[in-house]
Amino acid sequence: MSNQDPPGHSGRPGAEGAWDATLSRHRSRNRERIAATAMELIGEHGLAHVSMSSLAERAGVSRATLYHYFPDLDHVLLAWVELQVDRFVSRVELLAGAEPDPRARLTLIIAQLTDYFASRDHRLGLEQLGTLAVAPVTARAVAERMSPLMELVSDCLRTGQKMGQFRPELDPEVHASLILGLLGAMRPHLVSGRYAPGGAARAVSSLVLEGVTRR
Amino acid sequence: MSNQDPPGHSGRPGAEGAWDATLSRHRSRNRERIAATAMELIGEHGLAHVSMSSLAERAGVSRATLYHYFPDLDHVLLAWVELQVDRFVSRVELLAGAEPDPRARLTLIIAQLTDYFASRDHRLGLEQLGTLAVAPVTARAVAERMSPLMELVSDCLRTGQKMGQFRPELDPEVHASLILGLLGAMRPHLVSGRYAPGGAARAVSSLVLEGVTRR
DNA sequence: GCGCACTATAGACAGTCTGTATACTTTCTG
DNA sequence: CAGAAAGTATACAGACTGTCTATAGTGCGC
Repeated sequence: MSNQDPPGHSGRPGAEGAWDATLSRHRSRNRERIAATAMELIGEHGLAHVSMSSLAERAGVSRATLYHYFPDLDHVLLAWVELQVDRFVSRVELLAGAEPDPRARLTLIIAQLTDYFASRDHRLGLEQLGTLAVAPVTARAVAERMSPLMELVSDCLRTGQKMGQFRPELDPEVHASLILGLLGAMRPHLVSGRYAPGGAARAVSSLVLEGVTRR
Repeated sequence: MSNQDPPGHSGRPGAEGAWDATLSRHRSRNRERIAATAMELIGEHGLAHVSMSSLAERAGVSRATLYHYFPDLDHVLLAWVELQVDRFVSRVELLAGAEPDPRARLTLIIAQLTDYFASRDHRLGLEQLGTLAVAPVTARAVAERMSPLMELVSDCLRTGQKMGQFRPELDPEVHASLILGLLGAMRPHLVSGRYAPGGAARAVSSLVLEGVTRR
């Protein structure tokens, strides 16, 4: 899937055409920087109060340039989600790729996600974007970009089921989103410092593992 | 706590002064109708694409009148959350008030929340408002309005701990928000029809109860 | 029955934001 | 160096915001 949108702005978030030209390193770095700036702003003022204009100003780029990079604000979010998910998934795959035991794998994924949430205190959690803030088209597109992360978890659950460790009756997809929801709910407590990342990871892991384990 | 804002618009979401005049039945019904309309619109287009103007139009009210009721869109959401939480909490208290057993109480609350989410398919889940969509002040105010719901759950957990049924080491407040987060994550699956409310409630209950029960 | 306070509305205002377009300058690349 | 791509300035119509003033409708006590 294309990581970028053509400057011509192919259209709605869900279905951008592949842009076969290779983007310069500079351009893609700029895209990333702008997206990160957008998330900073959103964290400060809330999505509803962030404009393309203020983003252009904060990112130190002209408004015209901004529209060169993204057709609208929704696409900025989309790019950000895609970036974060890609990065996160490849990191976890690096760490947990060799781990055959589903329980250990799941624990590791949860620990990594907790770390992720805890380290980006003032930034935003991935999970908070698939919501009612943006247009439904965008929400669907966000969900789609999230799917590699979902699959990371649901695959793990499926393997556990096949190996007889996890309950056969649970739906791996549904449970995967429950686990991510759980982590999202934990985020405020991580950010506030009420829970240390380690403690949070343990709490979520134990909740999840006990709910998932075959008795 | 005041359910309304004075027409003079006292200021920021967090701290509106008490407005001691009694509001006419008509006025408070109108407020409610407008808030519900706002949520409809947000569900259709996403918060970022809903304006006071479009809300006025859809609600069949002039823009000036809208500004008479609410100082801005954030306050509309706030009013809606307060209404829903009040309604939900009093309903659960009616149903579960007499139930002394924490496990049964928790199960009932979860079932009620699942029903709530399932019945309002195209509307919005309560949980999706405490996010990055609105200004941080508003987000805090929303969290505050959510607290009766939170307390419903955390009280239940505390009682269970005192009675020795639930693990003493878990933090009731944190766990309460985890449970609500879990329910929020279940909502899309309820809406999509993938899970029947009963099944969802059972899935969440079992996940929660097993994670919570003292071994 | 009358006036008064409250409520609703209309219309206007300056200011901001959007998305688009055109045309100019800078920077990269072959 | 020439041509392409990226970035910029500027302008535009249309929409939205929040505020204001003035006007019309409503319910209530006296």
